[in-house]
Amino acid sequence: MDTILLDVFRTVAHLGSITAAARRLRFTQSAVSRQIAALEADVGARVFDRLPRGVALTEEGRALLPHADAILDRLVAAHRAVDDLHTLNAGRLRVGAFPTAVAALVPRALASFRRAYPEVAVSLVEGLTPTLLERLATGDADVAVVSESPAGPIDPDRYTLHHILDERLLVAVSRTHRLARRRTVRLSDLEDDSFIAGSADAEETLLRASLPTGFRPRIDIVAAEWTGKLGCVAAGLGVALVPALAMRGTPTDIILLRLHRDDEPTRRIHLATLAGRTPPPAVAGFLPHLTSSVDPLWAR
Amino acid sequence: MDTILLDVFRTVAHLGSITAAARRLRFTQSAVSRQIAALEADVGARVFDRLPRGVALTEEGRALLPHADAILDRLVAAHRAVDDLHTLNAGRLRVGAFPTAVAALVPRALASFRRAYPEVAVSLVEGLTPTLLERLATGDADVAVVSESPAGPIDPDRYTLHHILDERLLVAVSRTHRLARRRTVRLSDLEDDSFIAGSADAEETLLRASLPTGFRPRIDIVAAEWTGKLGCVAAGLGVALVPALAMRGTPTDIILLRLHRDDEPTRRIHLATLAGRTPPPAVAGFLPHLTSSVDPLWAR
DNA sequence: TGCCTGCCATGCTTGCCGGTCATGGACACG
DNA sequence: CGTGTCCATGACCGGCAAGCATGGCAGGCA
Repeated sequence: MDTILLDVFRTVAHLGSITAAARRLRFTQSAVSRQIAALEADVGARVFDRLPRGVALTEEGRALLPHADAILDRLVAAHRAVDDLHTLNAGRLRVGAFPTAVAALVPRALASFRRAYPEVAVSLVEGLTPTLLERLATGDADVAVVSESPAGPIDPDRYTLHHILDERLLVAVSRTHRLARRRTVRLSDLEDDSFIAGSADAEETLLRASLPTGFRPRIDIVAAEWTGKLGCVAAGLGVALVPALAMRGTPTDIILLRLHRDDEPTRRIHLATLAGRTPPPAVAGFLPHLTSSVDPLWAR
Repeated sequence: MDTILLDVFRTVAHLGSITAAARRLRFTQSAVSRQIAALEADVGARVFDRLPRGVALTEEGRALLPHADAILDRLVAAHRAVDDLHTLNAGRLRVGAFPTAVAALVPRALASFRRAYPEVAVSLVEGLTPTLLERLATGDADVAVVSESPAGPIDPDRYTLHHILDERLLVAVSRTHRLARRRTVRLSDLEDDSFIAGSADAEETLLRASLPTGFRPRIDIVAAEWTGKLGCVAAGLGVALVPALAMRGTPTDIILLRLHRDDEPTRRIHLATLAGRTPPPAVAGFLPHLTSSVDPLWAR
């Protein structure tokens, strides 16, 4: 049945007149008369008594009316639910992000997004890129902030990628380091330096992607946490490689050097969604907040 | 919007395939494809992602689905509400009846009706015929059991009447009364008898309708209640006029005499409903119970 | 009482909507 | 690399649902 019938029915019941309802609804009287007849055929009962002046609900009509109201109300609620999703007055945004992106980039973007669309429920899980992509595929996340290096490409047929930035790799040195005045350095300049590593092969991971020349850093100190790592650097115990995204603002007790263009490993940061699926509307709203949260220090 | 669209939407969402839904719904695939397209145009958003194998709900589709379910459920509930009214599995029956009808006729009919249709809520108010007709007109009652005498005709243009019975007027006499063996008497036989009256002019009311010859009973005793009235008769203090409907079964201590045809006032008992209005379905179900509750003693 | 008016139903016509049929394109599968 | 499956779409058509006009009915009023 067409819901227009219910609307006509409701209007006629309210006005007590087919002619008046027709005027109100911009129909001809005959159209409304037939629509009521169609409704009556549908429910199998007369819903109005035809009086010399207008019409009056029968018992069946009285029974039907609240249902008609409920259905029509629910119909506009359905429309509004979809519209709210579009205007970001409702809905949710489940973000996945790799660890260093959670340090500053994504939290800032989420905070900015939430200020703009407070009705959207945001959530965030941290994970490594393959895990995040898996979450996308299973529908457990709406978007993922992922990193892509030549060693770990992302299948573009399965995921659509919005490029956010190309992340720099920075070298942290103490303020008294011999290269502290340089703006950029080459890895070869650091051959003799001692590296503070996050773990045995963490630095290897940071570098392996990009360097054709197998640069192997000399590692004397291993510090798992960033704070410890940078503490060692500040004390002059050595230098450290730092993914740019890990840096929130500019630290005062160390110097961050940019690597020469040719030495920089390329980590491309993307916002990924499932290919072939239209992402939730919140995703489109999130993207600009993510790009505008990018600190120039981080990007190539 | 046509609710068929919602049903198609729900089926496609459930089966995850337009083709499968088309088979299930006995449509062609192209029809369902267009219906989904029409729905999407209506809500202003894609509700399905088209995958290489089948379709999958978008976020908008997920938001829409519970509304579609609710609307369709409510639609069948609406149908059932009307059907229940017709099958007397629901609804109500508000009966009005004049006092003596409430003595036996209407209660029996209501009890019988309620056994047949226990889901219908019955109610009963007692009142005089004009009041009852007024209740009908204001919609405060569905049917009225009314009495009509030549002195108080009922406008057939305003009320439709179903004839139930023509009520007899009985004469109650003591078992030792000189006429106790007669089957029928004439009013003239009672000219010398003392009448036990319900009130000063109550007997007048009982008779005035029918008698061209102004028979005026001799009234010595006034007893307001039936029990007292008949008690007086049983004690041989006089005779009394009794509307037949007031008698439940045959009393043992008095004799009820029928009046001669020509002397009997005509009180026609009808079931009345508002003319021009289709009565609630329960009314039609009530009528046979009313007629079958008529005791042969009551009727001419 | 008879005319007029307001209300609803209905025969007739027409345009459009919503089906089917047939085809095409995309993609997974063997 | 063909083949089958799935969805979209162009062409077509039948029926439905509008509008228009008319008719019947009843109430109000002169």
